[in-house]
Amino acid sequence: MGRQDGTTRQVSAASVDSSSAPILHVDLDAFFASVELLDRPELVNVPVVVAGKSLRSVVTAANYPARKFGVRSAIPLSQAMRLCPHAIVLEPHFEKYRHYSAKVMSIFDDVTPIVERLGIDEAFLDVAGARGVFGPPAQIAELIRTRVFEQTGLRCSVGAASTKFVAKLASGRAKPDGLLVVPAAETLAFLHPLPIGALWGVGAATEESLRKRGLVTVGDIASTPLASLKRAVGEASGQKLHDLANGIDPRPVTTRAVEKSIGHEMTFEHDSVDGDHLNRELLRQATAVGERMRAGGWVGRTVVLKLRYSDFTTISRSKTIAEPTDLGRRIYEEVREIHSALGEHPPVRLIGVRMEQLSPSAEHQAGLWDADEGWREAEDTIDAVSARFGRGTLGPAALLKASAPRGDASNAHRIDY
DNA sequence: TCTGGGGTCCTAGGACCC
DNA sequence: TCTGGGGTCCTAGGACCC
Repeated sequence: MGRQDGTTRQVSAASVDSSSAPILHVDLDAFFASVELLDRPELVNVPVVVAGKSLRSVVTAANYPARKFGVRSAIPLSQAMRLCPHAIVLEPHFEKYRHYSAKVMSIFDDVTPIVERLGIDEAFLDVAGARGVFGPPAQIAELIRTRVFEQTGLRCSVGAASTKFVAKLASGRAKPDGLLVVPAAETLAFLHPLPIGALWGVGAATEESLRKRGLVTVGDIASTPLASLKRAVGEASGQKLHDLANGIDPRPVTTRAVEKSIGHEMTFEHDSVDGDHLNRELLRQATAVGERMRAGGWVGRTVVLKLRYSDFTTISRSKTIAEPTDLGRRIYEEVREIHSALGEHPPVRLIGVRMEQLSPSAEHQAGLWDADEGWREAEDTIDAVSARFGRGTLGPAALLKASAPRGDASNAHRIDY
């Protein structure tokens, strides 16, 4: 049907036997932009770009009219405006996106318990066990697409295949607003003509290195000996690429991946060499990280400082501490020490704090806290502080006030300061 | 008006242990 | 005494994804 561009993309649920394609990949179309347009229907046919206010921001999302001008996610806003000077720029509203995301994900949960979220606007569904109730996978896919639109006003695309990887490629091919079924027997015929960049894990760098070896299509990779592939891209990636190119992807749809790290980072409007300024930003981020860790019930052992200098070179310095912590104060002390050990350095464009080697905290095991509070508290801190004092301008006392936890006296030990 | 912010995974070298 | 080899942890950097 291809409601947005008039081409035929949708595969009729009746015309293809989808019984061998029980893994669905559902992807919301131009998600952030589409959510914004729910409130601005008059802009639906106008190029719209979602991006932050900063001069240094990049495109977070672009609707299809904007994409016709070559505007894509992740390109600098300045470049987007050169490509499409009359585009309307809207600021992102992440709270709203999370709200719609939750709504959509709950539609998935009604269909099958085996749902694997991928970021905010995508998910894999294993519907093998659902066919008794809802019919074959293609019919389930159409049911989902209908429900998502009726309950949210958003369009999504679905790929159905026998593996996660192929399902994801298929949803990409089905966009916008379509369904593509790739029965198991057609997997290789579907895969092999695709460019190598389509493979999961092949980005610009790997693509270039493989192209130099004369490899252009997925089929080329499939027929390359495993050993020479490994020599080209490394042991693990070589094996993975070879498998994917041959349609092999045994990864099951899993309901929940455990977090491995929690961090925040920020790019300054103007590069900074001011030590106090950098320290205040480190304190703000360390505090937010600590809040998220406590709310999620984690303690962490490795503190990472990330810096990007004005020439865009990026370094990281880490330290593993003996006693795992979830306290912003403690994280701040460590990251400050790491920073001062660096000595003099070029002006800083980006600064970030991350905690790694997470393990469940004792309090978490006692079952004290609500995991969903984490993001809200961290964002409250950043929003409140930024609103009152301006980004990166607060001192420790102001931060203490802004980040004091809500709640009762039993939470008193959570206060960092 | 060059390049966000949230992450994961892999590699490679050195320390250290057996 | 010119020199092994496996395993694990730590650190730094980079590719990649949404």
